Amino acid sequence: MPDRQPTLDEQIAIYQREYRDLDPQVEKVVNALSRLDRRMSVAYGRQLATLDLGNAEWEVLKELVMAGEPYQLWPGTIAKRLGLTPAAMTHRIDRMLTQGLVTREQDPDNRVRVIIGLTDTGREKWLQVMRKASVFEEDLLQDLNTEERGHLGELLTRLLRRVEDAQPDAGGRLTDLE
Amino acid sequence: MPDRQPTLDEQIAIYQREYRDLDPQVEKVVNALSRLDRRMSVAYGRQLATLDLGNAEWEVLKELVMAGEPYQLWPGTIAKRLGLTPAAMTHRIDRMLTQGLVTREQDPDNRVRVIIGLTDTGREKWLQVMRKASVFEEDLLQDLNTEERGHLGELLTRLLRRVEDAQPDAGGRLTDLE
DNA sequence: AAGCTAAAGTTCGACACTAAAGAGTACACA
DNA sequence: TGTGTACTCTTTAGTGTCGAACTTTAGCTT
Repeated sequence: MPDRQPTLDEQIAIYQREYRDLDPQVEKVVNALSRLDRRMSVAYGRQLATLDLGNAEWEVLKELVMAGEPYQLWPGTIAKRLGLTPAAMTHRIDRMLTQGLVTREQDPDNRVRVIIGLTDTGREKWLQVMRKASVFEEDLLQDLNTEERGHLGELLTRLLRRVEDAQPDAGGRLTDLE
Repeated sequence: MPDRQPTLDEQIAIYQREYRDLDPQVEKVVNALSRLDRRMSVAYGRQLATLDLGNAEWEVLKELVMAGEPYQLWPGTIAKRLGLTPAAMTHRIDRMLTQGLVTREQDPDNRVRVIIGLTDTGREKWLQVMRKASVFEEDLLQDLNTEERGHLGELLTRLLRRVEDAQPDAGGRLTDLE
């Protein structure tokens, strides 16, 4: 009973033995994607820990920066994009408020709405993480030359378009985030 | 305050405005990866829900099948591969036992060790999920021809090698799962 | 206008995970 | 042979998230 994790190819070979109709080429791409994301998450997690930031807070920070000036979003919007319930969002914001990363104010146009804003501290924190992360990211892509990086980015973008632009009426197999 | 999620390119453009030294090519790849994984997770989650299976249970099932005959692993091994604490593993196994997906027995060679085994029910469940998932996966890659799929798989594998084979002494930037 | 319906966010109870402490076992070394 | 040390899994207390009920508001309908 070996303790070593099977390589991607070993994994797929066994899967195929269990389920003969499986397409190895598809399986390779899909499983490589999920393995990569897991490793990246761990790596990010370590960087974040050194900056006293949790992954939950980091996700919210990213969304607010991504929104651009004036760095404001509704809680419900952030929740949807992150795949969280509104309840979880409420608590995350609570925590981030005490850390001075965000502000919470009432929407003047709709009194039941709330506006989450990024503080300067929050923006600075985002920058600190990105500076550290970019080192890791560059390291991850080290073995690919510029052309390969571009090609990879292009292929991934096409996959992404397929899921992010998915229309519910187009067969319903690919469903969007809500 | 638009509710629409920024596209990948919009996201990177804004990031670059915030942090000028950022490499857009690298950022595109990394963010596409994480976006894709999120979408895939949602898609898998829906398939699993229709089969009365949680993502936690699914992860364990995958590891046991991946181990191959005789479908046995130590709890600690599974925990490490999934990035969980041993405590979480104990509880997951408890739940899966009541669902008849796995067995838990004492290791004859070491009485403090435990062996988790896959039941026929568990293997059947894995197969059911894979059958449903393969439809989604094929759909995801629909816009790529065979050559492109192969190329994508190869590029991703090279990235994966970089993180999974990472030696702690090679600079320490890329760290393995433990 | 008045009431109805839909929507946003918060509160509450249940559950899964983490960190840390604990119990039991194997192995190394004197 | 006895002791120390490392290792494996479980137990316990605290934290985060989910599902669901609830409050408040906006906008539609008649």
